Amino acid sequence: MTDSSTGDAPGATPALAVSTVIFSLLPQGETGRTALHIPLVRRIREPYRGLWALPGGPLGADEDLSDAARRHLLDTTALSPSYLEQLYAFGSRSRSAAERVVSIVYWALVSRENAAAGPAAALVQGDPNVCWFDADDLPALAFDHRTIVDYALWRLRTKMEYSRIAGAFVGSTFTLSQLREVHEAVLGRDLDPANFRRMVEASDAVVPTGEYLTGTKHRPPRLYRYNSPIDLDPSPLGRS
Amino acid sequence: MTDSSTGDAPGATPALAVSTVIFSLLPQGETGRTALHIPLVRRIREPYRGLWALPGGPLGADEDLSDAARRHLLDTTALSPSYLEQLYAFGSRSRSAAERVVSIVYWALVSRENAAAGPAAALVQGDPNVCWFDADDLPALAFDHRTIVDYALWRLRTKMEYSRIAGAFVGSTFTLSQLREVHEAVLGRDLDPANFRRMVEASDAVVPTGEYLTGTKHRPPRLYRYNSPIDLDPSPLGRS
DNA sequence: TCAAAAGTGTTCGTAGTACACCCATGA
DNA sequence: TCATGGGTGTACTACGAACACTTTTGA
Repeated sequence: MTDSSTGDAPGATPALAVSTVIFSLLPQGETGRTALHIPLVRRIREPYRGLWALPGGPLGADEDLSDAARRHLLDTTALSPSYLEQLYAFGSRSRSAAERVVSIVYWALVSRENAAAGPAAALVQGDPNVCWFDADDLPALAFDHRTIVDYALWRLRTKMEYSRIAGAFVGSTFTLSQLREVHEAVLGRDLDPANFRRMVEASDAVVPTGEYLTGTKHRPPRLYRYNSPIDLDPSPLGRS
Repeated sequence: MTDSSTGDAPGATPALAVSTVIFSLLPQGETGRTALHIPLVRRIREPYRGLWALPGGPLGADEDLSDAARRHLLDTTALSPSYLEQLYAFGSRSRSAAERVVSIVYWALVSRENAAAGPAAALVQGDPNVCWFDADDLPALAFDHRTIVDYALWRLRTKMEYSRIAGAFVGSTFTLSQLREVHEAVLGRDLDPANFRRMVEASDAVVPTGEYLTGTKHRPPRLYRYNSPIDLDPSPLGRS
């Protein structure tokens, strides 16, 4: 997986790898509340054999960076991301005692719809070396992956406050309560429903579909959709 | 410099380079107003021979990423940065028609003090292949370096609004007018002196030294200093 | 009729903006 | 004394937080 040990000539250019921090909202084991989860893979080789690590691997010679991230994501979770963004390039000499590896790390969001409906659960449960963990209750990680995950978490929570990435977790239509629950699960605190509604409506990011969600045991809430698709690859190239 | 063409085996791991977008405030040629400037180096090899490019080069086998950026900065400008931050890793296959290169790009700020006092001006004027350009009036650049510079500019201007990086451009003590002029030069618009003063004082980032700047032909302004040094390397590792 | 969530209205404190005005110095 | 920037005061606006209140459904 990431940071695999292959031969290295002295003075050679450092090896290049791409890893991804994948986020999805899943019901927490004990409380049942939805919480942020991250899939990790168990290392089957030294160093750090037996420890959990981020999914990733070497960059293909004819592969764009984000494509490599997408490929590892598909291999690990059998899912396509609703959002994918570069996080940081980690290249300190001290991050691995073995071979020198520069890891370009991405972070990805996977929607509830995909995570629930797709073959991900089966695939993951069938493979004892892949497992989803509560982002706030992680096991010991290999290399500097704990630092990386913490940084990705900080980035996700920070960006949630000013961008529309929450939409990457919900389906094509959704109620404002569902959207608010996404924010609450990610930020880890409750939000005022009234103020959240006004904040979202004022942003003009969302429009009512005219439909209502039925089957609840209370007043049926309006369904909304985003008025423009979320930018799937917010790289600097698509900026100006 | 960056993206140099060395041999590549088919299917080999892509080459790794480190480049830096270096910013400094220098008086503009015509108007004399201080404006953002960037040093560029002229390519002496194909591809893009004769065009201007960002300073950079391959990553040393035993060198941290930021150290490589610092080294290229020193080679190009003979200066040490007052601020250095990773910008983005550019690795698209299409960015160079020749060899596949992944460039990890940093952006750096060089203070007025250093830029004026140091041997930079002489060094740069002595070498016809290194030149400072107005950031808003750049020549044609090699590779995707124009995209990279535009992104770095966007990042600098965005970060200027909520962080203390302006301090990287001024000396150890400074007047609030000097600090405001830094903001104005970077953002490209005038700011209200009264409101700027209150904004800075409210942030508690700055404390008066008790000294005054004399020699002006008006009321002598107070001198300030930052109450804590600017974080020189704001990498994710120093976050939590 | 009651519980529960949807949805609306109102108030308050803070932060940014515009701009009037006084202060201290050199010329 | 005047010009010039240093520095203070004040009113207006926008926006988020807190919270009371009405509405609409299922049970």
